[in-house]
Amino acid sequence: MASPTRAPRRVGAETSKTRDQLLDCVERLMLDKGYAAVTYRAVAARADVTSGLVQYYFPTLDDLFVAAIRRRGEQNLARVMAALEARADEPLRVLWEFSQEESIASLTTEFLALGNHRKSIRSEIADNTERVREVQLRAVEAKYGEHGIGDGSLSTTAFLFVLTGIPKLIRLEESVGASTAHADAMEAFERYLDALEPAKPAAPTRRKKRVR
Amino acid sequence: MASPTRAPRRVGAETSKTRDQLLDCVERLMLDKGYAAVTYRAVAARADVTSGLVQYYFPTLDDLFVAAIRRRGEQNLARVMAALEARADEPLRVLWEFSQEESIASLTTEFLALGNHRKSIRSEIADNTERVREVQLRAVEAKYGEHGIGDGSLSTTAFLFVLTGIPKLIRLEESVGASTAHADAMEAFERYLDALEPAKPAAPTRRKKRVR
DNA sequence: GTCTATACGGCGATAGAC
DNA sequence: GTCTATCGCCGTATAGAC
Repeated sequence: MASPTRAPRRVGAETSKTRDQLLDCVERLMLDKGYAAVTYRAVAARADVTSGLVQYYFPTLDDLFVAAIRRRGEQNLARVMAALEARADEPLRVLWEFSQEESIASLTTEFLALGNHRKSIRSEIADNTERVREVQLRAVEAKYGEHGIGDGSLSTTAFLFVLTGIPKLIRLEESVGASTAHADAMEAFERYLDALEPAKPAAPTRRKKRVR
Repeated sequence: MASPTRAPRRVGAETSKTRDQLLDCVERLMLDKGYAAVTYRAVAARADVTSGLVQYYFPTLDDLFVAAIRRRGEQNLARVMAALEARADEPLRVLWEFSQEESIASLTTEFLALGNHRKSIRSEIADNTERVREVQLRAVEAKYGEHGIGDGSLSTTAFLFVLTGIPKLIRLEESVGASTAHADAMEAFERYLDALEPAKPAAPTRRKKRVR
């Protein structure tokens, strides 16, 4: 039998160039003014089309947000995979830097907040989060093996959670005006990374001061 | 000259019992369905009053949210100060447990997301964040002194940021459906805390309320 | 000081016209 | 494939009743 509540609704093709441009406008709107500013009318105004056209491609706002999350998520996944491959000798540093990138962190935070109470968006974010986590884990284990990082007090999984989570947390608080402890925390992590992944891989000097 | 556009607007007294009950409804609504569900009409329906009355006490939604944040913030500050005083020998454990409390973490997260793009709400959250941070810092330094915690790789400020931030981050991700790494991270921190602040001997700790 | 009634424009969403 | 008309809910403002 057919789905009972699903009414046939005409929707624009996913390959449409217009559709892609609309998603660009959505991202710009979110970065500029937050997800609350993303309305059909606002997107339409920025793209210089009618709001009806936006709704033609994205029947509900949830559809719009899910599409934006998916596009950006796949894009980020590809980028982080490429970076991890290009700098396979320092995966931690790659992930640390990646987690701090302005646009990525901001959009991630924005999507996180958005999914907080938009049920239909949760699974999309969760899927993406888990997928990224797996890629990160594989790259790090390729270098550090199963025995873990540092003194072994943290599992690799937990370590990655903290490593990528701290910048997210900092950005979240920054967006709200708090700043205490941020510089301290960043600096401490950088020192820790210096110890784990020295700047120059060609010089395996053990004279580097160890910060446990 | 007088303010040009500001007309005198009548607002309900802050001592009103009705006002306090409305804020209770706001908190319950936020916990149940998120801040997006907080509308004049929804609050009014839950409190069984007219939406106009809600507006009488809180002329704009921002006023409503700011009032809710302030009330809850002062309440939490008082509670954490009391707990830190009662268990001055284990401030880290107190803060760790406090950061995990369901209602506190959820509301904090909700307010954080709310302030993300509600300008008028930011300073309220930032103020509260900094105030709590200072209380935490004082309590921890009272026990651990200026030299810091553990091996000294993290400043006390940075350590507290991570200690209280990780539970927040976990809850944020949980609310979105992700769960990888959470148990690992929690367990690792608990073990670390065990080392820093060993569980009390079998002294009759009658003050601690057993949950479940 | 408390509270109600009413009105306005913007919003998401739907159905259907070009 | 594109766009309009329309609906009901929203925040907000105001005037006035108790």
